[in-house]
Amino acid sequence: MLIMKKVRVRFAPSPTGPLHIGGVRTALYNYLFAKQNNGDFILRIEDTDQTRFVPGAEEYIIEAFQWLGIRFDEGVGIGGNYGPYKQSERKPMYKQYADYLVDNGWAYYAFDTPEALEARRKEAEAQKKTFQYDASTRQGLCNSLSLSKEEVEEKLNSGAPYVIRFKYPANLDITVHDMIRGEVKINSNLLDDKVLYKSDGMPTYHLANIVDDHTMEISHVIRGEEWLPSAPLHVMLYQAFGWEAPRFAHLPLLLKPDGNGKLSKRDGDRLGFPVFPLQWKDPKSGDISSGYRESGYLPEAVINMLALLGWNPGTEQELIDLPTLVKLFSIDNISKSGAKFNLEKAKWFNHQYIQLADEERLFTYFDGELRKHGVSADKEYVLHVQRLMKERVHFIPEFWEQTSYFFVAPTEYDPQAVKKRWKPGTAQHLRKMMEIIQAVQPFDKLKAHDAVMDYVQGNELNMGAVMNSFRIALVGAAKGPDLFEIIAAIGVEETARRVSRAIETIEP
RNA sequence: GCCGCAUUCGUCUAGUGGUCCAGGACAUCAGAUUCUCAGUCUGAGGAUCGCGGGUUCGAAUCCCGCAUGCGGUACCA
Repeated sequence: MLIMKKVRVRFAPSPTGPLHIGGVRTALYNYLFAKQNNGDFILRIEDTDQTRFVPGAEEYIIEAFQWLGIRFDEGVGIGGNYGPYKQSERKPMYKQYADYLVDNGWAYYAFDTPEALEARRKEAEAQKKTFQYDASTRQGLCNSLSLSKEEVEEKLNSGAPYVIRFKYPANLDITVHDMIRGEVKINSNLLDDKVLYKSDGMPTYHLANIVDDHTMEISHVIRGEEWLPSAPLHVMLYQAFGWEAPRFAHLPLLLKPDGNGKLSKRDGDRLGFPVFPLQWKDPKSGDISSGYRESGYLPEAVINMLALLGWNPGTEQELIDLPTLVKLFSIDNISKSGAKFNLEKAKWFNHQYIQLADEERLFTYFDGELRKHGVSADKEYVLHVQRLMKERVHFIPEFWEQTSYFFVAPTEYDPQAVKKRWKPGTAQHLRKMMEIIQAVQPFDKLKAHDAVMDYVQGNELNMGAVMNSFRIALVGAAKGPDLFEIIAAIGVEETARRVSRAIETIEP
């Protein structure tokens, strides 16, 4: 009988800044895989590089997933039986594992100074070669393999700084089994003896990662493709420890929309779309990078869009909510090549989800936008405008941008529209139309419409010209829903005021 | 440079040897709705499947080579 290990996956970001959407997608895939298999989804913070720590980054990560509705079962901020979940807090436990590797011939102490190594690299570069710390060069460097036992003892006892490096066996073919890419093979002679343990007493990513994944009983490692080149090291490490390795899946990268290359921090503001889930203010420079939340995206739209960037359900369905994604997700359907982020498609997704959202939720967003602009209005009225206008809204801020004239009179009139639609005689027609509309008692949008039509036809006027100039008076531009809907909403009195004001402003 | 991964409409993708002179979505264009804009609906154009060799009766699908792109090559993750 096959006994399946419980599925446990982790998302393990480094708190070096805001979480980028590529990272969000990686987390999402981990989450979907975990939930589909009734597994655990863990948040681990990989902060072994103390020099790159950025204050606020950890809090940012937690808040981002809260906004997205992706919940962790265990980890930083939640707790669990495998803690602590922050590598800096696990510092004391790594040394013994590094020592184990040294004691068993899988690793060695190296005393080379950064300057000495830099010199070797430069030297090799001058000869158009690449310096590699490996089986062919170890003996010529300063380490416990080249030095005598006594010399090593003495250095260690005198407190000389040292690192611990992995000792690759020479000429060994290492195979990584990847769930997305199949078998990836590489020969150990091409690999560098990676530092596992730094001179500051912290493990590097490689050691900490393997130790933590093992002790946290991680069953599957789903991470970005940038880790594929170091996967052979990880495979070797599991072997060295005699541990069963988790299954690996290396995800394709998210590419920038123009040209090629990995999507980076700067692309967002350069190309006009967010690269981060939440807005981020750099604590040092004070620079602000935009976020999906602040730009008016709905979290479920972001999730849907991200899920489909590199994966598909195998059917033609595109609108898929989180619970359904959990059901449909499969690693087999993850693509192998990088995907370019597409702003237009993201916009389309957001529009779809705004149409799908229920009235109360949209009201919360709408009301929030109104407040931002110093407007407070009766809820029933706001809901009325919402029903009238929501299908035109792609992003939350448009709840104000597209509807402001329902709440405040226009103060400016789009010059292009005026030029095209405001002719000599327009003012006269508008006054006449206003009289006709006011004569409809009580006001009724259909009756008003018919009355205006009669006037227009009776005087052989151009419907388009008359209606559009009227629209300019009410809206300030050539846009918006049915004119009589607008009149019904803002009221006949306000309509009259706006008509007078337009005439005064445009024809002083 | 070296190593690894990838390569189907502008973009995201379907496709696992014949039903594919390649299907869907976004975008584009046209028509319809209309006082305007948006939305919606209908339709159209758009990929000789990176290139070159094989294997096979038959290849987008399998194999080899090349090209291009990306990733890695740190006491960063």
